[in-house]
Amino acid sequence: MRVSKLFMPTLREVPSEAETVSHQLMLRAALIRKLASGVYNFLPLGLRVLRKIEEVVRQEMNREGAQEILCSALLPSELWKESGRWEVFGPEMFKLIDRNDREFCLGPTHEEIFTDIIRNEIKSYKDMPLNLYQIQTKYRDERRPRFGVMRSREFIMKDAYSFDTSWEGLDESFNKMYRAYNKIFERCGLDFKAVEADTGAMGGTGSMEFMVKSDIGEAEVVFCTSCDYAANVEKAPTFEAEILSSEDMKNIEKVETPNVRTIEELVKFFNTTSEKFAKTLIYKADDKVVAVMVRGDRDVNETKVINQLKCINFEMADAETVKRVTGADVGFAGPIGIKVDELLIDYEVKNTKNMIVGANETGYHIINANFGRDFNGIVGDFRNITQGDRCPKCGGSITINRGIEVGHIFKLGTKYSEKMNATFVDEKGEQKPIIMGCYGIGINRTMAAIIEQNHDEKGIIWPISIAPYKVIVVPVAMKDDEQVKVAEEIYNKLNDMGVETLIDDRDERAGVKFNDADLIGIPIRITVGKKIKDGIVEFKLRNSSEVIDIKVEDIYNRVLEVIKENIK
RNA sequence: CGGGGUGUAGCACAGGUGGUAGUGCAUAUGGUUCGGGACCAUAGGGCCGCAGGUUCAAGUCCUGUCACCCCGACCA
Repeated sequence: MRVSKLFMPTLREVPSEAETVSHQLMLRAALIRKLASGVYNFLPLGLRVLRKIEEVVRQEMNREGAQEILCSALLPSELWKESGRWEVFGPEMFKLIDRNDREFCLGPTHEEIFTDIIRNEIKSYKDMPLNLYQIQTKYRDERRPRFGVMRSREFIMKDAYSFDTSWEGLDESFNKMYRAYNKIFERCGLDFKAVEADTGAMGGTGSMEFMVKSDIGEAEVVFCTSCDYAANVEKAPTFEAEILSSEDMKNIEKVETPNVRTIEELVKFFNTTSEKFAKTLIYKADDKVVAVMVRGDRDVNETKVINQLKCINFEMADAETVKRVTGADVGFAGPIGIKVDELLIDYEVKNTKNMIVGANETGYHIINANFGRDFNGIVGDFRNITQGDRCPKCGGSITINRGIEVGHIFKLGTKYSEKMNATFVDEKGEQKPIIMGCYGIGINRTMAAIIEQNHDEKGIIWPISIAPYKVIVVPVAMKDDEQVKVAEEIYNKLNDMGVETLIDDRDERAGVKFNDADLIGIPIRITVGKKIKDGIVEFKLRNSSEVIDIKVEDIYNRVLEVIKENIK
């Protein structure tokens, strides 16, 4: 492709709408343009990269025996009502109505559809195992689209679904996908880690997320510094520690604390540390109101609470509800005399003596409150693991980093097959539910993650495996006939060899061409300049500052070598 | 959905106390340049997000509304 003809409107300045590096560079390098919040168009270079990533995914999925199909993105409501998720997804689903008043949605995911396909066609254990996948556009009306393509409302996802006759078979299908995912993200040049994850509303028995380490990641991941344990903080358990203080229970006492509400204010007011406090947070869980107690310096782990309550809807209670159950303004909730359906108490609160809690009376707190004597409830692990906690696996010390979730693999089990009656007949002639797994990769997000991890101040540094073009030939002076002639020769020959190559034949100054080449991140640059008189051109890799003089005739092997080294 | 912020030329932004809109980059033309985003000259380009209101007069003040961004909440 000739750069003079390429639709590549690069931007010199950083668009003000973009905050993160990948978002800025995707805009600047003319990969994408925004249409609406969380909705993007892909320009030629962006599309090429997207297709490259898809191709890597496709190859590795096929290698593990998965078969590609393509479902519609426009889905009738019936299947969703059957599984119960028409309501569960709620406002996150783009719903629409056809001219005959029938309800549809734009697919946010496809468990129901794949289950439906299978139940209509598969009747016997002989038809399994089976793994079907698609690479297709998904729609989710996110509450808050973020960081460009990182969290958008329309995005491309590879979703695969496995169907097995036994739990052992599911394990095998799952392991195949685990293997495929590792290869895929390796080939994409990502520094990533597979971590244990919560199964969430999807249900099921096990799941792993593939996390790319990045400060802009929306997930927090726990890593053990001494063993291989890694998990989403949502998932990572904390354990009941020994009694934290041996002091005796003191007498309970009500203390006036006018306008002192937050833990910070309380710490100042009582002149103590936040470990001495227990905060009581009020939530609405489906039709119940529940309170959760954790130590003042801890965060409630909502996933753990949801799993305990087995509820679907879960949110912080509004001020009015708080008033109703506590009888006080927000900021004075406590366990004693609170009118909630459930009171959940974290281990640490149970094991700390003489805590300071809200009095359920505006302007008052209670000191020397003790579990068992003064209040009771369901005790368990309801807080986030934090720095200073021990590794759940080996007891070593942990670190917590942010990560971008680029892939997620799930053992679904029979959740959907039972609800939707997807069964098969086994060897003994018995009817059984099909055992399922599901496996997703966010293609657009993977693209953004690659840029987050592969860039410098000049622009993107694409790994060769997914670069939109592998080589860019830059004739320095378009007025120099010899430079142009040789550049054209190199360009034509490389393309004939099957190497995707650009030639920057624009009548621009060298600086402009170099800067654009760096911005769009082409891995190999061949500069044809003055030294062409001696049959020499320059060979430069985007990820290195080294410029090598090389004879024209040696270029071709050199390019092939570099490509071979970088693509397994 | 709560909190904060921004809407002025393709992009980035400036426009005290109201007086009919500007800068840089980009674009077009001519010239000089030509190996890391050149310089000079000239030119084009604006429902100042939208709708009301106050006023002789609104980019500027008031009200409403929409869009976008950020934090939080939320999210297979």
